[in-house]
Formats: sequence, structure tokens, C-alpha cells
Amino acid sequence: MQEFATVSGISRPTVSKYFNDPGSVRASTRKRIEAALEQYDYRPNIYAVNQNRHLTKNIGIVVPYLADPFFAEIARNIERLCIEAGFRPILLSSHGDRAQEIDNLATLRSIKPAGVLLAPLGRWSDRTAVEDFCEDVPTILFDSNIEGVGEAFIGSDNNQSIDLIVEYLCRTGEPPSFFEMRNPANPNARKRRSAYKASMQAHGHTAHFLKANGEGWGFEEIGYREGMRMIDARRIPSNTILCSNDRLAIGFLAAAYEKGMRVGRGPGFALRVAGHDDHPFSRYTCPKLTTIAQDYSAIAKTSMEELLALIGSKERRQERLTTLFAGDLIMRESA
Amino acid sequence: MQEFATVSGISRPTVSKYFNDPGSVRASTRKRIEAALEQYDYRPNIYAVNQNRHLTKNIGIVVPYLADPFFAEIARNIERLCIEAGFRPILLSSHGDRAQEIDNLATLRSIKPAGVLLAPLGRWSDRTAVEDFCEDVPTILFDSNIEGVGEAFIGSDNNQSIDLIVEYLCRTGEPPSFFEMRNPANPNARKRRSAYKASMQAHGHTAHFLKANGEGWGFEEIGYREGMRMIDARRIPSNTILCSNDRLAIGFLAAAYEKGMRVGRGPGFALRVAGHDDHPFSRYTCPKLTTIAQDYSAIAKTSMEELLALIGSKERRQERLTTLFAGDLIMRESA
DNA sequence: TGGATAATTTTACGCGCGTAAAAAAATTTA
DNA sequence: TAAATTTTTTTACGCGCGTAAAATTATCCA
Repeated sequence: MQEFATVSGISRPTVSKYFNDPGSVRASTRKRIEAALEQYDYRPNIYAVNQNRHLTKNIGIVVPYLADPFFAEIARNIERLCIEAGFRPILLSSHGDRAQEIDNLATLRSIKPAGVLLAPLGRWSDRTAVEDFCEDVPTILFDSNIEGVGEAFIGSDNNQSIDLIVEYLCRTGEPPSFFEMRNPANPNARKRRSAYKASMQAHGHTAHFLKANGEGWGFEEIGYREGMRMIDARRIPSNTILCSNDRLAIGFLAAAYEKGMRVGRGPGFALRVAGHDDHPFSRYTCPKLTTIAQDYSAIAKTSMEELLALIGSKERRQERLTTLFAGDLIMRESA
Repeated sequence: MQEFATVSGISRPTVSKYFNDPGSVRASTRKRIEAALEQYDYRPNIYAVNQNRHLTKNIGIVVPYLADPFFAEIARNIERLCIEAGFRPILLSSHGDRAQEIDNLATLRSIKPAGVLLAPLGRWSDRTAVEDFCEDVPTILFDSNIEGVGEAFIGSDNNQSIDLIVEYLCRTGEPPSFFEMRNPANPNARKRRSAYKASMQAHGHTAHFLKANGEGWGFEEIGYREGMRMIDARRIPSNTILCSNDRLAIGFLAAAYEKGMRVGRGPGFALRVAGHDDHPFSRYTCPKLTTIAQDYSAIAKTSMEELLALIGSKERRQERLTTLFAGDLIMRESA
């Protein structure tokens, strides 16, 4: 930097100021620096910069499972917003694994990020570890809530969205059974379960659950395997099935196809199947999946804004903020 | 570190040595340090460390499109191997965008990584930018080859795999037409095209191409839209279709389903459809997709090994190495 | 037990930059 | 044009660590 400052005819501290905030130097000096910059293409050493800045310009992003295109998409949104705000995103995936999530938080700690956007594993998360982390680093939770942890939570309004699709299904055919994991790791899954139950009651029907055995994040496989089992066992009392998420639905649709059950609405169809999330693949299932679209663009935007506000204010929130976005019904052929 | 060294009764340089390589200090001192470590949980400042180490312990990983589960999976494999080797993986996605790829390389430059594993966009890559980068940073290409760029390329043997599936399809039914992008961005796609042509000739058939219009990385959408168009136009001369990759096949299958064409082998089926890559979703299509499984575990492993060797040797390779792995035929219901 | 060898300590410098304080210069305002 | 204000320069220190060289200590082997 000394060299570069010399050749551009500016003092080093001024050049340093420029890189921290180009607007903080006079317009004429800024021009001179930028002119020199094109000639010599110097760039500050990121490690030296971060060592001396107490607050880095890094923002950590943690998602529970990056191989799920849903999270890949939302992460991409957040990354973009992050860069636009002048920060450097550090994307980490927990790969559905508790230990990996803890590792990721440790990694982020060492990075000394200005803030973190965390979509936790949920029930599998080490609550204490996450809590400790949130004590030290300004963190905002998204997608999956852990009550009381982090400065804020931004997610979807499962009550609204489930009621929306239950109402639709009831209005246009038999009331749906609810296909879900027996022991869902994701808090959303449990919210959706109770939302389904409440919604069914509100519409004067009794809830019926189809519980899939299995652990882990291989939802398609579980949906397929357990779907096969249930169809074989004739355990399905309704011709309408609402799946807790699209990935389960994708597996279930594969099972229904293999069993020769025609999925769709209207006469000639044996089954209606609906999902939740508007997974990127849900428009290429057979038939295309009727589902709920989460507003992940809004979730990404709000999460980022909230985090930037938190970073800017330099102090923590008094009360924890919860923001839920409504989902949209995406009507396709499956229900 | 000085403080920590004092309380653990060791000198700072020795502690520094320990963190660079725990095996480089005497067993007794190692024990003392580790004991103190549990009490005081000190950790070296990563920025100060990287500033002073000429070679950081970072390894950059760039994939062209992380929302594609195929790349998410291979990235996860590489990340794991990276950590096991004592390095820190930095995962970046180019999101199918040329400018983003250039950005990613710039980001990696600033990180001063020990080495980089790069799966380039292919035809869309800025060859000069990638070349310049590879001059400065030890880089190994995987998945997509750019001839002459990087120290090595590790990928799949498209000639072998395409011949394998063409042979299978010819042996068990009508010889396949080849469904592909008209202007494929991916070098593999072009290799597969010529491999298909050669294989068909070798089996005494003439090649026939179904060329899909469209740009970008939305292969499912393109496969669906163009599949619909071709089926409508009755442009498909064979009852067997080999798709250049699984994502196109997923879209095509959705089109076939919607058009009421039963896909599968044997009597009663209108169409056979095969893919390539063993995409994570290919086992949940309707019907399940017959395809070629790339050995991405081997690709990940070899790429990593090659890079570590490169980093270890401190000098570049004399001649560029190319390693191709054979694919396996995955027989499912679609063909 | 006495060297030979290996490991550690002491001392010191440098990495590339942020940043504070005082002095100097440039710009704006009256 | 002189004074007030803003910006830049000069000077200097510190961040937390890697690492080199010489001196010291610990360990090993015969």
C-alpha cells in the first residue's frame, strides 16, 4: 500500500481511508487514486485489513442442507443481497448433520463476521451451542425457528399457508390426509402438523395423519419408501394427500406412479397429492405438483435488512422480532 | 498467543510451531499445550496467521451452478476431503453466470489459496481470465475441461459412458435419437454429442439429433418445453431417446407424461428415455430414469489428491494431466 | 556418565494495514 | 484577502502472528 500510495502521489493513510470508504476522501483525491488503481491494480491484503478492523465485512450464511435446491436458491438470493450491501458472504452448509453445524459455527467464529444468517437444523441443533454463538455474534435465524435464540426470526407463516391449501383441498374434493415424518427434525414440520389439525377442525373435518418412518434429510427416499408401504397396506383413507413438504411429495408421487395410481384432480384420477414449498423440481413431477410457494425472496430480503440494521446499530435488539411471510397457492395438476 | 504461552509455561514460538504442526513439537510439550488449551480455549487469529504464512491453508472450490444437486453433492465430497487433509474449503458458485465466475476467481485471488479446484462454466467461461488465474494459483479443473488450462483435468469418460448406454439401448430396442441443447455451454455436452455419433456408427446406425433451443442453466425447463414442442411436431423418429444429461431428461419426462406417452421398456410403452449423470432426482422421476452414473466420488478424490500433490511439490507439472473415469450403467424403468 | 542430537527459549524483525495525533496544506467562507 | 474549516500529510504505534538465528536446555544413545 505504501508503494501504491507513493506512485499515486497520495499518502498511505489517505489511501487507507479511501479503501475503507471511498466517499470519505475529497473527490479530486478519489479520482487520482482510481486513476492509479487502473494502472497498477493494487488491492489491499484482506488478511491484514481484517486483522486490524475489529469488525470485518464478512457475513456468514449457514443453511442446513445445501444439496436441497430450495436452500441453494435462498442462499443465492442472500449472497447477492450481501454483496450489494458491500459485505462478503461466507456460505456454509450443515449437510443435515449436528456436528457439522457446530463446526460451521466454530468456523464462523474464527472468521469474526459482522453478522450471521442462520437457518438451523432445528430439533437436531445443539441448542446450547447455537445459543452461545448468538451471544457472541449478531445472528438472525431464518427458515427454521429456535424459540428465544438469535436476535430475530424470519420465516414463513405455516398457519396461513397450510390453512390456504387445506381450504382449497376441502373445497374441491375430499379433505386431505397429512403425510409427514413421524419425528420431524424441522420445526416447520411441526408447525405444519398443528396448522393442519387446526385447519381441518375449522373446516369441520377430523385430521388424519400418515406418518412416515425414517431419519435424516433423504426426504424423497422416505416419501417414496413409505408411500409404497402405505399404498400396499391400503392405509390411505382419503383420496387426497397433503404432504408436509415437496420433497416428501416428490417421493410419494414416484411411489404412486409405480403403483399405477393416477394422480390428479377430476374424474379418472385415483389420488390428489399436494406439497408445500414450491421446490424447484415441483414443476417437473408427474403430474406437476400443486403446492405452496414460500416467499423466499422476501425472506432473504428481510433477513438481510434486519441483519444490516443490527450491524449498523451496534447494539442488540431489546425484544426478539419474528416476521412471517404468507405463502401463495400454486395450482398445478396434482391436486 | 503470548498470554496463552505464558500461562501454559511454554514460549510463544513453540506454541506457534504447535499450531502449525502439532507433530513438530515434543510429545511432552504437546501434552502441556493441549492441557492448557482445554482450560483457556485460546485459538490463533486466522487473519494474523494467514497474513504471515505465504501459503494459506485455504482451498478454493468453484462450481458452475450450486442449485444443481449434482454439483452440490460433488462439492460436499470435495469439502470433506479438504477438511480431512487439514485445509479449509471455500465454496463458491458461479450461478451459471460468466461475470460471477470472474468475480469468484477475483475473490479467490484475494484469499491467496494454496490451491483451487475449478469446475468452469465451459464455453461461457472467460478463457483469458481463467488462464490468467491458473498462472497465479495452482488450479485443477474438474467436471468441465478447458483444453490447456490448469495443471490437470479430472472428469468423466464420455466416450466410454455414452458408448455403454448407446450399446445397451441398441441391443434392447430401437437405436436412440440424441436429445441435446442446440448450443451446449458445457464441454461435456459436446463430447457426448460426438461420442453418440461415433457409437451409433460403430453399431451400424445413423445418428439422429433432437436439438433443443434455449440458453442458460434451466435444463429441466428447456427439456420440458422443447420436449413438448417435439412431441407435438411428431419430430421424433425413434421410440428411444438418449438425453445429453439427466436434467434435460427430467424435463422431457414431464413433457412425455403430460402428453400421455407412456415411458418404459417392453410392450405397452410408447417411448424409452435415458439420461446421463445419475442426478439425485433421477430415481424419483416417473418412471425412474435409466442413466449413467458418473463416479463423482472418484472424481472428487482424485481431484483433491492431485491438488494436494501439486501443493506439496511446490512446483507446477511439466505436462498437463488428464484423468477420466468410467461411468456405470444404472438400469431403471425408463429405458 | 559423557557427548551427540534434538527440542526449546530468547531475542528480534517483519508482515500489511488501521488509526490516532499533530502539523501542514488545500478549500471554503466571510 | 484573511480567517475558518476541511482535508491531507507526517509520524508513530500496534494488531497477532511467522520465523530466523543464536543460546540454552532436554533427551538419547553408546
